[in-house]
Parts: sequence; C-alpha cells; structure tokens
Amino acid sequence: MKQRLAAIGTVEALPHRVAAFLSREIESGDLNPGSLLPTEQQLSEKFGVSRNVVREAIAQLRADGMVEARQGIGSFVLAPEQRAAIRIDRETLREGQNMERLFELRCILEAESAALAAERRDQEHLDAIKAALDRMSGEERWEDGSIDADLLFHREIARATGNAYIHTFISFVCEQIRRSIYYARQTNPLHDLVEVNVGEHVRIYEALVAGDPAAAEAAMRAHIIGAANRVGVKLPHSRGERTGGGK
Amino acid sequence: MKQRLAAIGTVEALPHRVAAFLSREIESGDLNPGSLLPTEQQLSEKFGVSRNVVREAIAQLRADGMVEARQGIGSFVLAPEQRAAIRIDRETLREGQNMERLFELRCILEAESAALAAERRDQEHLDAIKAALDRMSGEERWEDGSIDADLLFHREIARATGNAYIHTFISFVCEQIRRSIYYARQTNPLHDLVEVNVGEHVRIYEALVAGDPAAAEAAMRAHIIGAANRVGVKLPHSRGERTGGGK
DNA sequence: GTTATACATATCATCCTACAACTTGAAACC
DNA sequence: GGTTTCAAGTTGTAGGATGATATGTATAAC
Repeated sequence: MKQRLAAIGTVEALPHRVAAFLSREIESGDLNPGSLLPTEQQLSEKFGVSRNVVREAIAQLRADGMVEARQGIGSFVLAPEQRAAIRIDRETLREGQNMERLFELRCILEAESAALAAERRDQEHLDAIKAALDRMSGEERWEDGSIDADLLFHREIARATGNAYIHTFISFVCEQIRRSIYYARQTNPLHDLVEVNVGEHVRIYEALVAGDPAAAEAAMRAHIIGAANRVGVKLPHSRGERTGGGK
Repeated sequence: MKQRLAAIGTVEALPHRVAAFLSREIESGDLNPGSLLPTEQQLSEKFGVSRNVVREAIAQLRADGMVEARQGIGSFVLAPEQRAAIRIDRETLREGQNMERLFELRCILEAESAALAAERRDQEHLDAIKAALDRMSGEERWEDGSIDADLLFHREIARATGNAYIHTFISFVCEQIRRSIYYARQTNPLHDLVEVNVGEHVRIYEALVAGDPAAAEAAMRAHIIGAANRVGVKLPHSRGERTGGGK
C-alpha cells in the first residue's frame, strides 16, 4: 500500500494553522480593513504558541498583502483590493457551488486561449501538445498518469499563446480543480471511474493544427462543459452554447 | 561568504528580501524542482541573518507552494504546477512585453465576464455600477479618485457575474495594472495626462442595462483595447475585432 | 497656560540559545 | 548477514534579550 499522500495527510504546521485562522477572520469580515490585529504576544497567548510561530503566520499574511505590519504600532488589515496574491484553499473549494464557479472561470480562460493558440502556435508547440495527447490516449479511465497528461495537454495549449500570464492562470485553475477532484475520489471511491474523453481532446488538437481559432474555441468550450459534467458539475446556463454549438 | 541582499527603493524587511532572493533562484531554474534548498543554518550564514529570518522567508515560499519543508530532511523545491498562489511582482511586470500580456489576460477575463454580467445582473448590481460610473464622470483626467472609480466600475461588473472567483481574478489583474501605471507616473510625469474615456464606460453600462451579452462583450473589449492604447500599450493582433465587429 | 523636551511604554524586528521531533546512516551487536 | 542502537544533522517550537520605532505622559522651560 503506497502512501502517496503522506505529505497531504500530515498535520499542518502551527504557523499555517494560525495563518489560516487569521485569514478566515479577515475574509469573513470579523476583522475589518484598517483595523489592528491583536499584538503578537496576545496572539501567542491566545493560541498557546510561541511568538516565532505567530510571526511566521503573519509573514504569510503580509506576503499576500492581507495585512501591513508597522514597527511600533501593530499589523493593520488591508483592503481586499490590495491583495498581492491569489490563493484558493481546499476547504472553500468544496463549499457549495464553488466547483461550478471554478469550472466557469476555467472555461472563460481556456476557450479564449485556445483561439489565441490556434493563431500563434508553431510546430514545437504542436509537437508538445500532440505528445500529451498520445500519453492520454493510452487510457480509457481517468487514472493518475492520464490525469497528468490531460493537465499537461491544457498547459501546453496555454503555453502556445505565448503569454506567460495566461499560462500561469490556467495552470493554477486547472491544478485547483485537479486537487479538488482528487480529494473527492478519496472520500467517494465511485468517482474513481470518471472517464476522460479523448475524442474531445482530439477535436481541439485538430483545430489547433488547422489554425482555426473559432473551431478551437468551440471545441475547448464543449470539452470543458463535458469535463464538468463527467465529474458531476453542471455549469450554470452559460454562453458556451452560443459559440460551442455543441450538445 | 556573505551574500549582499539588494535593497532597492523602499527598505523591505529582511525576510522579504531573503524570500525574494530564493524565489528568483527557483524561478530562474538555478534550483530545480525536487532539489533540496540549503539548510536554514547555511542560509542564515550566507545572508548574514538569523535563522528566524530565514524561517519567515521559507514560510512565505511554503505558503506559495514553491517549496515543501520536511522535518529532519530539509526543504524541497516543488514543480511550478504545484503553486498554491499566483503572485505578480512589479519588477518582472516592467520587463519586455509583460504589460501587454497582462492587458491581454485582462481582456479575456473581462470581455467574457461582461457578457455573463449582462445576463445575470440584478438592479442592485446595476445601481452599484452606475454609482461608480457617476463618480468617474466628474473627471476628464485620470486622477486618483477617478482611477479608483474606474477600478470599482470593473470590479462591480465582475461581481455581477455572481462568480466570486471571476471577481477575485479580475480585481487582482486590474490592481496589478493600476500599480504598474502608478509607478510609471512617478518615474515619468508625462504619463500623468492619460485620459479616462467615459464614453466607453457608458457604452458598457448601457449594454448591461439592456441585458445584451454580445454588446457588453464587444464594448468591454473595445474599452480595454482603448485603455491599453492610452497608457502606451499596444495589444498584439487579437481576436478582439472579431466579436467587436460593430465599430 | 502653553510649549517643548525627555522619558516611559508598547509594539514590531531581529538575534540568540535550547530543546523536541524526525530522518538518515553508520556503528555495534547478535 | 541481519537487526538493533545510537549519533549526527535538520526542521519545528519555545522563550528570552535587545534594537528600532511610534505614542502618550510627565516634567521643565518660557
């Protein structure tokens, strides 16, 4: 029996737990922007940890632009617009319809980027995308290797846009979805049987080879809607059908 | 041998400087995924700081999913796909064509979200958007208050999609652009005279009121292309004209 | 009474030592 | 040879000490 998830299963370190607690307090509005955090000593007493732990926790919040520490005064809560990073934690991901929302965001990003990739891809890009497709085609079920190939396929398309930010954002969103599905599989083994639809991927690839932006966008849109359905997520009535025309 | 940590402009705290140094080493590929970071003691000697400072720096990297620390062994560098956060620093933003790329990403996100907002907005959303528009209209130049209203206008549209992730992503991208422009204004006062085009905003608003997704998308696309041009950024040949059609 | 200076206090920033928890590899033992 | 034990190295946590910075207060000067 492999312990592949040993790292995920381990108890999180104290600084992370303190940071998560404060972070939730800020997000929920218990701590308004402009207000002062409790002092490091108060926090260390409240949580029963050393000030070092509290400082590491606050260092994370500060790096994310959630608080601003000022020597001699304290740490102020900053406004949400001033965040320096985007972070999605697994807990909130499993709440309510957040999975649908994440798929919707993914659809927006990937549909358009597929069109851009169709215009800008060169042969090296196509080869990399084809390689991922071949790795994926070996499996009919969504097993680990196949999932990796699936993600790589999408990342390579994002890379073919030539825009590193698009690549970063799409990689991030896809990875969040993958983690969330992986977690769901552990709590509900039935999800182990989710299929990957190779045909949808082939249609995307062919549109990229043909250099047809509209077709690539439509194929990508249809694919993501299909992928969402296969993991039990129904996308809200969307404009996907407009260009996708599918179903 | 001690390593000198660059302190450019504002004096950043030591942990931030150490984190930035390590982060750059990882991004540049000097430290490959899977490899081990130097020990905390080695780093503290190398930078001439205490181990506490090194630990706070590594805490940031760990929170971002760049490294994984394992007790008794060390901190491993993780693959770029495993990042838990998206972060854009101003230094890289000013390099090359990164500003264009960020505008392109913004265009993708906002065009589609404008269409979704046109379908899903309720009266409360329209009121909030209109309020931001009114605040903006008072000024012909892009002054601070006007910039805030401009950003608020876009954030309110993102909020009207009902998708918190879309709102988060758009807010983040817009804020990065604002900061970058703000910085450029300080180094080059000529950029002070960039105008905000109220008419473009009005057309977006009217499409939202009409509940016309295609018109909202086209108006938003035209607006962002225009905004990019006004700050001296020329978007690469894009598919914007395809749907924008009308003009 | 008003102002200005000096001081005490509170807080974050950094450094330091010490020990606990964990991993690894080598030495000792059977 | 195989197993156990132990020693060294590394991260995790605790706690104290000192420096840097902001703020309020009391004292002194005018």
